[in-house]
Amino acid sequence: MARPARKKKDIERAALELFADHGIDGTTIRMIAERAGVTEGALYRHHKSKDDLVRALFEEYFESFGGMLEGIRADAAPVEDRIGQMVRAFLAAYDTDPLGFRFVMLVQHGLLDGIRKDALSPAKVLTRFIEEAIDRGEIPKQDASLKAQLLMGMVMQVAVGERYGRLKAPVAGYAEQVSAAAVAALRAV
Amino acid sequence: MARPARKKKDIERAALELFADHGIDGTTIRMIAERAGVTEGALYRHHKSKDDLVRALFEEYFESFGGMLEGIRADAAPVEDRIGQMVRAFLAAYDTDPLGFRFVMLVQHGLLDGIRKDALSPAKVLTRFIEEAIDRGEIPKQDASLKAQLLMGMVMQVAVGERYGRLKAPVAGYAEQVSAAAVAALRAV
Amino acid sequence: MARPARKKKDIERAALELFADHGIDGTTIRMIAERAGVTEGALYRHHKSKDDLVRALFEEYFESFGGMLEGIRADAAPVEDRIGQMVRAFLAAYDTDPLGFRFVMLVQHGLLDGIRKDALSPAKVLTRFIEEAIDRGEIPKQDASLKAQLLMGMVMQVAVGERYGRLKAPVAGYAEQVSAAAVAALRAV
Amino acid sequence: MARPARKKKDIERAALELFADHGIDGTTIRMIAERAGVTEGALYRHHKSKDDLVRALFEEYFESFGGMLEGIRADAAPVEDRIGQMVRAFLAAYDTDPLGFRFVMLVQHGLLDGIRKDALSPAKVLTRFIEEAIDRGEIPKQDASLKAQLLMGMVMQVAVGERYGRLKAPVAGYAEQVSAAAVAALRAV
DNA sequence: AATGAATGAGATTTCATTCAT
DNA sequence: AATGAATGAAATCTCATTCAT
Repeated sequence: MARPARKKKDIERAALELFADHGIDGTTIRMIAERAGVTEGALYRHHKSKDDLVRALFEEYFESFGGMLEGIRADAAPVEDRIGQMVRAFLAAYDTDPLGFRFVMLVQHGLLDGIRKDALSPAKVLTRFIEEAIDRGEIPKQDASLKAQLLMGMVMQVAVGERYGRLKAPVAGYAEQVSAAAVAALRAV
Repeated sequence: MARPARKKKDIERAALELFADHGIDGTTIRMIAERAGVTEGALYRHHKSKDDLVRALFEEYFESFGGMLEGIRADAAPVEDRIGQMVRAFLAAYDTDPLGFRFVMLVQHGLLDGIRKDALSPAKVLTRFIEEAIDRGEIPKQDASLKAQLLMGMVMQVAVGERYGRLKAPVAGYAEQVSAAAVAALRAV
Repeated sequence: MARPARKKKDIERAALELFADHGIDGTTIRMIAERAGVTEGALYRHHKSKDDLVRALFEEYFESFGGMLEGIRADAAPVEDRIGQMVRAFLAAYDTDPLGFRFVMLVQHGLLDGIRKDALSPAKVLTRFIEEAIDRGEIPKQDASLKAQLLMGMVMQVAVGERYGRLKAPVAGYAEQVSAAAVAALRAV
Repeated sequence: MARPARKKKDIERAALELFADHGIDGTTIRMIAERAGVTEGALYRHHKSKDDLVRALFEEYFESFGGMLEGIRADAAPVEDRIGQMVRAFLAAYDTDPLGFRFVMLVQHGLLDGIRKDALSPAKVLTRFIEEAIDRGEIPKQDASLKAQLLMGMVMQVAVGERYGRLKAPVAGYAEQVSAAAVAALRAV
């Protein structure tokens, strides 16, 4: 092996942070390179283009969120518990890596087109989770898609609220209240 | 003064649609001019710069949403009713002008800096609304900010769900269910 | 109309000259802009890309050569005369605009792929011309394609010879000798 | 010294092919390395720079063509025979290694600057050959340079014609006709 | 008011070459 | 000898803005 690719991770991390903060179009290759401590050309050894870099990052994080939820969905515990688990997992993910989280969440608006159809998307996992709970009679038999969106919306907005200074980090502190609200909301529909 | 700047509206409408679809950085002056049926130079007759155009649009739409909510907040009806009104108003606004709605909602991530501090933001109105309901003992005395975010999150995500084909327009059709879920959620926390 | 596109011709002329001298890959946008007395961006108002500029120039010149030959081919004069006319026309074209001529001739190696199938190529016109002369019994009935190539080769190489200092401009001075050689060659095959 | 730089040949062959197809500026080090099955760095073990590689290839092929012709020129046979020999030699060379042939022929446009002045160039050999034939009274006493160019042009264009699908390989099949045409042409001037 | 050519600054990308491994 | 990551310079292209018409 030649010089090991020590900077690849640095580049991707720098890109992630900048994308989360300034958006994709608002982030230049130069900004990424500077923050990663490399020259602009270095980026192109690892990714064919800026677009390619974005896609790679997105898929990596997107699927990791989906996978996290899928693990909980497949569990045997009662719905209430699993809703609580999901909420906690989401919020903990945000506390651990707010930039990664925000990158995926903010950036998805306008990127889902290029994503593989079979990707394990959070929305897909959540919808399936709700459907199964309905089948088992654990929550009222009503529009599963809507419920999935409501659940998603509540958790996501906590992250957004933190970002704009309306809620306080660590957001894991809101987990119990959000879980309770979510369970109540899903039962009420 | 026979032709009272009809082009100005065309330009702003074109800009709004493109911003909602491609983001601000992803929209070029040329794109706007093309869609509006004018040339690039014409745009500068009506707005000093691209930034200026963005700000104008944002304030107009942002305040109009805030104002709408404020009207409902100031009303005398019981909370449940007013929550229902707000939900209906939000969803109807989305059905009426999805692009305008999305422009404000999506674009706010990263634009609030330039906005006047006293702007009537939806989040601010919602928080005040919740605080008052708590004061009157209509909902449990608990973190008003969190509740405002939860309410916001539920409604917003319905719009996002429609946009990505997971829910069906017109979203006003979901108003009753969302209202019920919201009331339950706010009571549960 | 706004500012008239005074520089378009300058840009194309500059490009043509530079391409002929340095090849396409050897010519940069900056070189073209500099010689044309504009900034680099100006080029992109008139042509979508460097490739596009090349193609436009090529088609324009390529077809004009083809058209010139076609006019002679369609004439009623005896072959010898028309061969002479073609040779003179070719060589005069070189003397008039050596760069345009060389651009087409040198550059065609590797560009014909992108050219419209119905383009009036010199080779096509020449082949048809030879075929008709064979049909009329003016030259021996033998491979018309080969003859077209031989004719082409003799004339072209005169231009190449001038370019590398082995023949003297104006090359029109060689017209009679080349014509005589060409007639003899075509009769001999 | 078991492995005597087999890679060097691979690299040069790959370079030759790519240069012939895409031109020198159109060929990147990476392309060469890839086709040769080595990495970019390896190339610099064998050649100091891209320019160096080009020069090496060009001189090797250029001189070998020149040498081939020189052998025929120095022969004692009558002109007609030797013209026939040259034509056959040229065409056979093309059939044997079209890429090498094209590399030299196409690439020479714009590369002759760096070539040693005493190089045995095909054009030089041909001109001397014609001059001697004139001296001996074998062909009319007229511009030897022009005749050399005409001869060259006829043969070269056969190669070009094959390359663009207007003539059929192996081009050696055209040798007799081309020779006859060449002799006739040279006598006619 | 409007046009759209042209500018100028900066963005993305390419690529010959170097160098740590 | 060989690798391929990284550099640095330069190439292509983009785009908000200005300005002659």
